Amino acid sequence: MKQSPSNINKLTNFEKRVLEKVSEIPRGRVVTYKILAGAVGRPKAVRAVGNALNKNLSLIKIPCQRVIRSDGELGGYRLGSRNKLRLLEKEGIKFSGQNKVEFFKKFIYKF
DNA sequence: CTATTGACGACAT
DNA sequence: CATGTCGCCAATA
Repeated sequence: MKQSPSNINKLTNFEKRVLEKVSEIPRGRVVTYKILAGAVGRPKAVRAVGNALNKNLSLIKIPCQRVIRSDGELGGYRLGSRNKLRLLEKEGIKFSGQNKVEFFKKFIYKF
């Protein structure tokens, strides 16, 4: 069998570590890209972490919608931030009123 | 090796 | 609050 050369998702070590960590986040909880970066031992590789999540083709299995920005914004999502929002709402995280950063604090998951 | 690309963050304006 | 800028970093071309 010819296994498509550059098709199959080949994840680097770093990317795997990131996705693996994300899998630990429980339903209804979130972490920031920054926290995640620190959790994989690369506290400054925040942007790289985001790029890694972008390679998550198993959105069903890996809940990367639970990774948001430090400024309280949702951040990106492969299938559109609109979907990200919905998924989070389904988990009981529906933004209401006040300061965004403050709001999300009560949902932050500690690795 | 160099340049570019981003689901980011912190800070200045 | 809305931009812009700069720093960071892994992956890619």
